[in-house]
Amino acid sequence: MQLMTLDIESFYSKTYSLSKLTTEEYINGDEFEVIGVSIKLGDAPTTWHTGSRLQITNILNRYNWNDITLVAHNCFFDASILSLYFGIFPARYMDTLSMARAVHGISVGGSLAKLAEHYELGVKGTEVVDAMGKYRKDFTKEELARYGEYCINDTELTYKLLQKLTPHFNSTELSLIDMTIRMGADAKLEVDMLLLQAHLDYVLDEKERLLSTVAADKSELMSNPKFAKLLEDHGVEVPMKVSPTTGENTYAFAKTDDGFKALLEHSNPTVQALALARLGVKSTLEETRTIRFMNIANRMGSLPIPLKYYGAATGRWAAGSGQKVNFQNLPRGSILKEAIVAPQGQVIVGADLSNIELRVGMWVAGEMSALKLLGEGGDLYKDFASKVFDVPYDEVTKDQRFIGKTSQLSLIFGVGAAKLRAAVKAGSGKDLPNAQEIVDLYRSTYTGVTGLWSKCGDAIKAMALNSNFTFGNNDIFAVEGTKGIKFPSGMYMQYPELAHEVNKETGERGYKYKLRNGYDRLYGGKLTNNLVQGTARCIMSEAMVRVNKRYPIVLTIHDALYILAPEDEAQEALDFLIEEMTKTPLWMAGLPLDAEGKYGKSLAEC
DNA sequence: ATGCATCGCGCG
DNA sequence: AAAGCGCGCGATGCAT
Repeated sequence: MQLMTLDIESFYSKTYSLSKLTTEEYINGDEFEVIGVSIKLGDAPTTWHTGSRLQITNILNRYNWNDITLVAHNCFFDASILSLYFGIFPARYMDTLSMARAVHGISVGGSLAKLAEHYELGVKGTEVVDAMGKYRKDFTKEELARYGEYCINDTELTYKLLQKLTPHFNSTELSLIDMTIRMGADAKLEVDMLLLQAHLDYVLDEKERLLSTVAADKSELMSNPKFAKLLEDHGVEVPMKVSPTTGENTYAFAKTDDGFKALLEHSNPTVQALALARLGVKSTLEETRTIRFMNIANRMGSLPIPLKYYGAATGRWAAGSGQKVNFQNLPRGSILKEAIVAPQGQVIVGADLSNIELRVGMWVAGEMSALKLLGEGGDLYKDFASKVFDVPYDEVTKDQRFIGKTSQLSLIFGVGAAKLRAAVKAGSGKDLPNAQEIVDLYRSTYTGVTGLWSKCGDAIKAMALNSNFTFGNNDIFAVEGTKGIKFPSGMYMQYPELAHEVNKETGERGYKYKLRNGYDRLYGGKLTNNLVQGTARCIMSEAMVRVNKRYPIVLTIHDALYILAPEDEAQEALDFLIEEMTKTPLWMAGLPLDAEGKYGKSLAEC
C-alpha cells in the first residue's frame, strides 16, 4: 500500500465556505471548483497540480487508488471531494485532524496551523487569504504558482504531523479512523423520498392545526417572555424555577418541568390548548431534519453519515460538527428512521450491546457476584429490585423491576436520592419517597462500586500531582500523571488543567478541569462514569474492526452498530454481528457480554 | 448583521 | 459533596 498525503484547494468566498455550509453542501453546491491539488507519495517531494476539472481528473486517474492510503488534514473534506467530485475511493483513509483530536483533546486546537506550531513543524502560509472569492480563471500565473507553494507546504506539514501522531495509535484505532471517514465520504445509505415528503406535509399540517386551536401566533408561543404574557392574560400564575447554570429565576417552560406539565392539565381548556400548542410548535427537529434529508438526497442520491472520531473526551463518536445533521439522536419511533434505507438488494443490520455500561461498571468495580448473575443470563434489575422490596427474584413485579433498572443504571455513577426519585417519576409517573433508603441500600450492597469511587478519587489526586497509579479490576486503568488515564485502547482520558481548588465563598474543596468553554468539577463518581463510558467504547470499537472486515459499517450510536449486508445474507450477517459484538476482550476476562439485533430495509426496522 | 450564552431536547 | 455522565443543534435573547 502506498501512502499519499494530499491537500485540495477549492473556491471559497465570504458566503460560500465551510463555515457557512456543510461539507456536503459546499462540495455539491453550484459554486464549487477545485483550483488545485498537491500530492506527496510516500516521502517523495510534493507536487502541485492545477487545471480544469478534466485535467485534474486525468492526473488523479493515473494513480491506482486500490493501493493507496490517503492522508489529509480533515480528510473528511478531501475524501468527500475525491468521492463526490472525482468519483475516487482510496483503499484506506487517515486523518491527522481525527488523530490530533484523540491525542490532544481540546488543549492544542485542531487547525493545521496550531498543530504545526505545537510540534514545531514549520509555519503555515497565508496565501489562501488572497484566494477569497477567486475562481481559477481569476488568478494570474504568478498567483497560482504561489498558491501552489502554499498548498505544497500544507501537504508537507500534514505529512510531518502524521509522523508525530502515528506513534500514539494502534492498528485498531487507525482502522476506526478509516471507517469513520468512510461513513462520511463513501455514502451508502439512501432515503425514501416519498415517505419524507409525506412526513413533511404531515408535520407542517399538524403545526397549522395546533396553531388554529389557539388565539395566538407562532412567535407568542415560541418566545418565553411572550408566552408568559399570554398566560398572565389568561389569569394564570406563570411557573418559575431557578436556573442551575446562573442561579437566576427563570421560566419553568420545559416540557418536563412540573409547572409546565400542570398547564397541560389546567382547569381552563384554553390554557391547556396554549400549552399543547406551544409544545407542538416549538419542536422543530422533525421538520428541519426532514428537509435536510430531502435536500441532501436531492443533491447526491445517497445519505452520508458524517461522524467525528473521538468526538467525546471518553473516545465516543460524536456527530460531525457543523454538518447540521446529527445521526446519533434521531428520535425513537420517528419517520426519519423509517426513511433511512438500504440500497437495492441490501438490508441494514443493527445490534446493540445490552446494558453495556452496567456490565463494564460492575466488572471494573470487581462486583463478582453481579457478574456471575449476568453471566448466567440473570437480570440485575430484578435482582436489585428483589433486595429493595424484599421479595423473591421471581416475584418481582414490572413496576418494581423498573425501579431496580433505574437504580442500576444510575446509582453506579454516584446519583443521589433526589435524582433517582426524579428519574423514576419521569419514567413511570410514580413517586419514590424512600429514594434515600434505596440509594443507601445500593451503596451498602455494592461495596466494590463505592470502593471504585474512592479509587477514582485517588486517581484524580494522582493526576493533579502528576504521579503514576494503576487501579480497577485487573489494574485496567493506568494513571499517568497529567497525561491522564490510559484506556485499554492505549488512548487517554484527559483532564486538562486539573487542579485542586477551594471556593473562597463557600469553602468547598474539590478538583476542577478545563472544558471547551469554561471549567467543570471532577470527583469520584464522575470519573467512574467517564472511565466506564470510555471502556465500553473500547469494547465496541474492537468489535467494529472485526465486523468491518466482512460488512461495511454505516453508523455507530455508542452501544449500537449498523452495517449493510446483501438481502439474502441478512440472517447470517446478523448472527455474525452479534457474535463479534459479544466477544469478551482479552483485557476484560470474565466480562459477560450480550447483544440484541434485527435487520430490515430501514433504520427503524433494526 | 453577527457572535455568545443559555436553555431545551434528541440520543446513548 | 459518596455530587450521574457524554455529545450537537436550534431557538431565543442579549451584547457587540
